[in-house]
Amino acid sequence: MSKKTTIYDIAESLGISPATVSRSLNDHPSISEKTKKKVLEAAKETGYRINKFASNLSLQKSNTIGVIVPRLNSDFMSTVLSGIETIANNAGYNLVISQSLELEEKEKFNTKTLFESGVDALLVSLANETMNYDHFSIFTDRKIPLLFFDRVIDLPNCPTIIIDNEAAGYQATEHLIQQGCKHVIHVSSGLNRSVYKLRYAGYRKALKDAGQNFRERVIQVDNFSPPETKKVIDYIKKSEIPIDGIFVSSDSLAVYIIKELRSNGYNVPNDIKVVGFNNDPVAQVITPELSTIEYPGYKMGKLAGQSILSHLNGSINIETADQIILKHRLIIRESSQK
Amino acid sequence: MSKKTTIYDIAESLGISPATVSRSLNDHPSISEKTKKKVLEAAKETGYRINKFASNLSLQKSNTIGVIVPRLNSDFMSTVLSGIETIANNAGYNLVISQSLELEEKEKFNTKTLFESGVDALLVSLANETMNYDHFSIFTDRKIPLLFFDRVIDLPNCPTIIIDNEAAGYQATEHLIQQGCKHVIHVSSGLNRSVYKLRYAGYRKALKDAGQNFRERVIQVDNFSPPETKKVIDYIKKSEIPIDGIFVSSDSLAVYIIKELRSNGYNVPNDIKVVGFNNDPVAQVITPELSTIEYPGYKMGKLAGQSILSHLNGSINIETADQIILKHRLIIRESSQK
DNA sequence: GTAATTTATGTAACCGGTTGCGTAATTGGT
DNA sequence: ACCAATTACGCAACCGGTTACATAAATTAC
Repeated sequence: MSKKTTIYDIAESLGISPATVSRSLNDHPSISEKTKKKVLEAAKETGYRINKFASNLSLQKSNTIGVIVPRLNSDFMSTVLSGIETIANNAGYNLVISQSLELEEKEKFNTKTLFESGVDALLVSLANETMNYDHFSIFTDRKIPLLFFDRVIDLPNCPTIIIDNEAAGYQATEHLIQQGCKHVIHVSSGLNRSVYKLRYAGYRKALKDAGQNFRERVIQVDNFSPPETKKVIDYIKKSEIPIDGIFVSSDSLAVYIIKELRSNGYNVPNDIKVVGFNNDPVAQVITPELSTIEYPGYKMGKLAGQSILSHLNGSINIETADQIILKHRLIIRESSQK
Repeated sequence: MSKKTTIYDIAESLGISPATVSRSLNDHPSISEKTKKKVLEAAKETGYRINKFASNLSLQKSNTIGVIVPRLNSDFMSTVLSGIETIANNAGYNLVISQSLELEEKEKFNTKTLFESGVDALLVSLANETMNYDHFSIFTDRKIPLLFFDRVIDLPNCPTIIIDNEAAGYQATEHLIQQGCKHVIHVSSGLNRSVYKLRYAGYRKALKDAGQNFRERVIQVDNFSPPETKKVIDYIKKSEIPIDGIFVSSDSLAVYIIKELRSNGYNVPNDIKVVGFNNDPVAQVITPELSTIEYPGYKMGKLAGQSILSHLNGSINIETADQIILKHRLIIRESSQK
């Protein structure tokens, strides 16, 4: 395999034209079986490999799908990505994945980079920081399929895949109230993204329906990493009214909170009950096991992949913007049971 | 932005040649500042965007790095990927990520796909199943940089990034013995990959050095998912000699084992001490906290990215195969303390 | 046996940048 | 004012497939 062979090399060695070689390799109907066979053999012998650069240029498509996520290393997101990859891979598409790290600037940069690199479609879960969505217009203007999942925004002709976050927030809170909690607080990251805003809305609605709306209290953390736990614990310790329930918008933070509560002498669930979000694997291995909202990440990824593929195949009219809402489920475990 | 503008459009509108436009856009030294300015302005006004397909074809490079990992959705791997992405993104490279799902066939397929799509370099962490490595020759034959990390194989001119798995296995086992364990078993996935083989070797060596080599026993699990826990628990229950120490090659499995042990009435660490591997976040939130080997995944990812970039930039001679060994560290927590 | 079809292949333009080489234009030296 | 050295830019080939259209060859029709 010293130097690469091209369709021109094959054409010359077989005494036919490059066009015929190209058509043979693509199984074009107007080429005789005999010729196709000859070409295929020659291709195999010479170790011919298609030059995608040339093919992409000619066809103006790359068989590549771009993905922008806030971060790769979260249980939920890597599970979603795994689902997307599975679908894309089976369909022969490559996946270009990049992280925004929750920064609007980086999301903009990645959007532009992926556009220029010629992805056939883009899947996005928005950064927390992002307030302006103009950077996506290079995709929407040119009718390049653009889909949002989890952290979504409603743009014309862009499908979204979500769960009913408000209902989930409502159920989590309602459950805590039903378990006897009188002062449930909510721990969330910034409320810029609709996922968090809606969970918060659900939380408030549940309190209101229970006649506790004056007790609404949300603790905003910068992110779901361990150091943020302190803010929550401090609030609880200083609170004049005794906090007896916490609805956390993330399992990973919820488990740190539980751990910290316990080492501060609180009994979970007897003193304080906790419900998380996502149903990360960790929820089942900590003590006490964490009640949470099941969020079907793998399924979301597969659906995102399938949805975008059907747009690319034209089997769905690109103008038909659709919204897919996946089922969530409250999972009651030890951390919230009286 | 109706139709896309090309360098030909700009050339025509400015009355200059496409070559000059191209050179201006690339800040070529032999173009006057005046002309460059004109071109840049025209480019901005018309919303010109480079066509990477054409550029790639001409330059025979894609500014893209391929990655093949066993699976995306593991704490460790997604952390490594996060590190790779950070480096690649900062250097203006795209990352095409695919999963082998531990299958040799899929790894072969992905290798071929990534080759054909023209990645400038390939980073691989091998599938458990892979026994034959010929599929990588399309890369090595053409001197396309190929690097292995974590699950590596020694191929000519391919850098590898690893930790000293044998030493880590030794230390984990030695620690258990020092804590008084008399019958330490090892839980590992298939021993095909060197990471696992070496940890096992370290385990055996530690036993041998302690004069316990006749007690060596490894439990092989198919993967590190919860259902595999049963095999381990069953073994321990049925064992005639009382097992009092477990060295597990994965934190995620170790925590399930601990959980299952506890619900079977064993006290960890008093009855059985456990050491895991990786230092996943979960290790710090379970009860008891899990002793483990710290495996610097993010750093490994960054180094993999940097190493491959320096190969691409030619700052390292491609012929100089190198091996980077990262520092690991035994972290002693509750699960292994007497 | 000749015209009308059908089938198989070739021609050449196109996708949109990149770059070696040649040349015109500008600057400099004396 | 004349020749040399720079500097700035254009020409044209090239990267390697793809495909509309034209054409030659093989079949079928009558």
